[in-house]
Amino acid sequence: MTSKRANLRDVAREAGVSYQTVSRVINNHENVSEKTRQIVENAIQKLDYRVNRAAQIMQTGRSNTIEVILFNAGFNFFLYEMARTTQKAGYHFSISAVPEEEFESTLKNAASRFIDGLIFLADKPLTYSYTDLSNLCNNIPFVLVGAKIGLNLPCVLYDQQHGARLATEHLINQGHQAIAEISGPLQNYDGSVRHETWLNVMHDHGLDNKLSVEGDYSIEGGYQAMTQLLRGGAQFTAVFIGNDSMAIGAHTALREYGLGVPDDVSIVSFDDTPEAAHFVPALTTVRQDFQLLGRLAVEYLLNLIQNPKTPIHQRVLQPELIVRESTRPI
Amino acid sequence: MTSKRANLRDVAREAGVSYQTVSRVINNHENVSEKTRQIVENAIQKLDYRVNRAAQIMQTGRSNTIEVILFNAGFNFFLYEMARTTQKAGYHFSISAVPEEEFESTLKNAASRFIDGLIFLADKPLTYSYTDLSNLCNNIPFVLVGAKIGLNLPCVLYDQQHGARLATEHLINQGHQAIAEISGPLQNYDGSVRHETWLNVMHDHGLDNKLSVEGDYSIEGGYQAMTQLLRGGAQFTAVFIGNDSMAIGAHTALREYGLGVPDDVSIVSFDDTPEAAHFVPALTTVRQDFQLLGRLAVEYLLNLIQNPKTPIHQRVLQPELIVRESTRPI
DNA sequence: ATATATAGTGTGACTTGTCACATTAACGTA
DNA sequence: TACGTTAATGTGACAAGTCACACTATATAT
Repeated sequence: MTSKRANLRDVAREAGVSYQTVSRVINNHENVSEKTRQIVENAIQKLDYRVNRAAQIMQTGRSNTIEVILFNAGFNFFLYEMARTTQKAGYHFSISAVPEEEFESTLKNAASRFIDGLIFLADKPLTYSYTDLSNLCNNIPFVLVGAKIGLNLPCVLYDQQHGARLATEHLINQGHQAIAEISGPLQNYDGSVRHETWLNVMHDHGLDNKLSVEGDYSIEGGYQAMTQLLRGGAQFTAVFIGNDSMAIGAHTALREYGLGVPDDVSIVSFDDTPEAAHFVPALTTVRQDFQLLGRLAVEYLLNLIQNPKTPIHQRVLQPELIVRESTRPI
Repeated sequence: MTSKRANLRDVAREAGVSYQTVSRVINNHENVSEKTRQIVENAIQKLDYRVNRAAQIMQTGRSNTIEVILFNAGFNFFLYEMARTTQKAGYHFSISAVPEEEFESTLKNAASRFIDGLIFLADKPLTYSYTDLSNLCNNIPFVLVGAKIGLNLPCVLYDQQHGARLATEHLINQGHQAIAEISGPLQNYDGSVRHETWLNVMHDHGLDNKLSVEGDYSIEGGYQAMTQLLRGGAQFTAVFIGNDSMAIGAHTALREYGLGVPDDVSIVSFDDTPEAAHFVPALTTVRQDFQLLGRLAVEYLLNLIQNPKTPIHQRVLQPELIVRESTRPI
């Protein structure tokens, strides 16, 4: 039914030139006369020719594809921006949603899938060194999103320490002393840094209550964590919360205990998701622009691919504290 | 530095068999003696051999890849589940985030990229017939997510009419008569169906106020739309809102006008996002399980790929109304 | 003993581009 | 006129698999 697709040779025959010339036209090579180029392009049109990507990849060893490796659903908000940025640059975008145990084999196979670059949206701190990771993925360039500062790995991230300091000091400046914490998963890059920073800042101000519960960044997790704090009879006037989702869940728990925000308890969190400003009360939160982060990750990766001399570095963005209604002076 | 990758022939040489036998082992063919299979597998291990996907694709004409075509960022919550489902089935997952004007060319090129199946997360109603679409993408199977019921296209979707009816009748049953609407984009599948249904149900109950503003499914859009309604001096006791995000934005606008939900105005919306239950007031909303929808889309597509005789059908899911605190009897 | 089936294995052709190099044409200059 | 130079084009080899088919053994049936 569908007549066979035309290939390079068919186009060449149609145009009365050699297949190499057609190849040159396709790849916008110089050294093709304008006249010939026209003829070839007409033939391409006529035969509705399209390059066979598999053959192209096989020959060049490049597929112009970058791949994002995901471990869970938490990073969805990155993807659209990343995909779009990638495609604007003429690359293809693919996703590998892998459970942790398949991480290494996914990397090892990347080369045979002709992936030109990798982005890791890993929430857990990777324990690999740069050379280990490079070896694992056969020297395909990669960029981490949201890694720990100071690792010798190419990555883009927000300075979590700065953000956590802003948030904690904001509470302290408002006179709060009994400041509890609902942390993100302490396994996570972000979660642990925020937690450590909270501890340190508190300590620096002579506050060492260390009242902390570990959450999982979900709404439900925030609800559970806050419930646990309240059940334990903990006394606090403010809570430092790992992200907006948990703040929303925690708020529900507080309400159930008859406590108002910010009247009885101030809360500060992270992310500034679109809901944060419209929540009641509007959340005081540390803003991070994930769209931007995704775009920067892709751009950095493309640089690494196209110019291997690009230095390995960390692109660190500074988050800002958005003060709204969920915090107030004691 | 990096010694050349081993290929089929290298493995064959190492194992002392023909390359065809190695190919059989790779593809889990029957008719390979257990002994030979062992020998070959050892050789594969030893040489760290991995199939060259480009060569494989070129030869078979299949890449075991499905591609999701996105038009905007609104569908992010689908992606993880889709990617995971795809990969569990042994397929690769790629994303094309294309502006509308590139839609057709993306489809046309799908075949030369050896895409085995396509999923359209199109929000706008596609005006193509089944044969048109099939032709556009060279008979690659495809599945739409969220199309209009009644179209002769393969798709998975929630019955928006049912959902909109539930929501509208819920308000009416509670005694509301002056029910305004903040619709989704009327260009959209979902937006228009919900809007039409709202009109119809209202009409069926002898209520024909037709007080409606079109929104864009964003929080900000909901805020704007509600502000517009209130500025216009419209009188209503309830609002039928196109999705939860707009409901959240609309709520802010109501507050600014000193109106409480549900005391002064009841609102009902769609989606039941994770925030909905924790919002204050908790949102009455029409629940749709997008994870499930994504999974079903992939499964259906894989069926179409693997068994071309799979009949074209529409998989229609029924949403349910979750009654919470944002609505109450008048 | 011969024919037939079948499990296991091997061979040649083919897929469709691109690379490196070879060739030709066109032009200016010694 | 002969030569070098450059632009434009062509040729052969190659990338790494899979398909269809051919070939061996061995086992079973006649």
